[in-house]
Amino acid sequence: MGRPRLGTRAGTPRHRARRGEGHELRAHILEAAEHLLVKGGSEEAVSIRAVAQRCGVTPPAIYLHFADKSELIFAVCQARFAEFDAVLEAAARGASDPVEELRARLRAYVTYGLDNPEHYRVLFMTGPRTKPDWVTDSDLVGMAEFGRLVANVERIRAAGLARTDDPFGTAIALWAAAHGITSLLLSMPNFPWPDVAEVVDQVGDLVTKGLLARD
Amino acid sequence: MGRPRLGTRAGTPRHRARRGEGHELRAHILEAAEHLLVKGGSEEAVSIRAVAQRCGVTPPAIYLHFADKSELIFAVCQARFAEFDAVLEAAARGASDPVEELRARLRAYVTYGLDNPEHYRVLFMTGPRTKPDWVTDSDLVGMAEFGRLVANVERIRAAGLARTDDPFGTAIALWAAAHGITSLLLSMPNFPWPDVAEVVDQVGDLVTKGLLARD
DNA sequence: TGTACATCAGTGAACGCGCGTTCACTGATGTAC
DNA sequence: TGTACATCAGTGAACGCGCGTTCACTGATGTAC
Repeated sequence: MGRPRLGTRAGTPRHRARRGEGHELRAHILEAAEHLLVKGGSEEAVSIRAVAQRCGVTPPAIYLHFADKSELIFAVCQARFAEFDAVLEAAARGASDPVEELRARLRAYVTYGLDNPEHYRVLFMTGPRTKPDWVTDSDLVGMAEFGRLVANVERIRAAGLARTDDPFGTAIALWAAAHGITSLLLSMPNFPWPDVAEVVDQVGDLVTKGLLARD
Repeated sequence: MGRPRLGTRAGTPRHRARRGEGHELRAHILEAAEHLLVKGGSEEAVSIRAVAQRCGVTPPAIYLHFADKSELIFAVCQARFAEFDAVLEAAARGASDPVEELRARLRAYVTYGLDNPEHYRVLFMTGPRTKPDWVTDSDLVGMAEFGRLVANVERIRAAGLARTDDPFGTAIALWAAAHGITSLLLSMPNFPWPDVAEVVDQVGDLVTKGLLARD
């Protein structure tokens, strides 16, 4: 009953891993960090000590699998990026034409952000995070998904629906809109928002019209 | 030489305030908190102890002027909101027609954010911050400025330039675009951005075209 | 089949740190009589 | 004009906390001979 004494590991008894099975703990650590991130809602809520406790292990054991805290946090994010990418692709696949695809992408983007606010925050709303040297933002930023967005814009142009001479720049503007509404909804919960779906559609309308407009 | 010992107040000698002059320290505290926020780049960098040290005062003295830390942070933000509002209004006043006014507002918005990244972060990118009970997001969010944006949209409609039956919703979408590009530029410094001014213009083009489009 | 040994996956205790906040106090300043 | 006193603007020391990280170690597991 009550939380265990400080420095104690959690109740869940953990059997020491066999020789080649150290990676089981690694997976367990990631899972624990993930949980704390979601529950705590911020990178700061994930502490080495808390992660260790959830794993039923002492803090130094973490360092057998991650060089330091930032490497751990980053590993969690990387897993999430893959998921984010997959979710958006799944949504896009259901669309019948490239414009509809773009709107599906937008809706899925916002939905994902609102459903996973803490992850979205870590992925897109924290600063130039202290992160392992061996990684650049290009890996981090979900470039894969961004590339698909650019391709989507190009398809719309190819279909003769939009006059844009710069799909890359246009994709940035579309991303800005999607990110903008997502992050505002997350950061400003007390703003007198109308219905969320309606707000998202309105953003979608504005940028879609802008994209399709023949000047 | 070197930083003073822990718990010591800074070198700057401070004369105890006279009877009615306690508010001088209050102002000094705000100034110090402001400085730390800018230098540290995040709310967490502003600690009671650091503020006290910068003021040449002991930590408990802070509590003579602010009930707790969140009240201090909030007071800093409030001052900034006023400034933000003023800057955007100044930019808007120079415009010749309502569409140009909208674009001026957008440009000024992004510029302010990029020039004051830490403030922008605190104002618009942090979560439902622990803040004093006596304040709602409506005060915090720069509602004054948002109201002017709605009015701007209404002027555009009144001029017969845009068909929108919901200026409030449209203003939200415009805000999302402005916020989106601003915060992405701040959060993702390593993304291969093209020229910043160009990016901002592209966002401006997209939403303006969307707003003015006759379907 | 038995045994010495290297290795792996951890432990336990401690390091030094900064944090927000509280508490009992002090000493200068102004005020009432 | 003098003096007792309330008040104001602080001080100094401590509270208990959680943090990331390091260090010397242990004990089970597998392997070579």
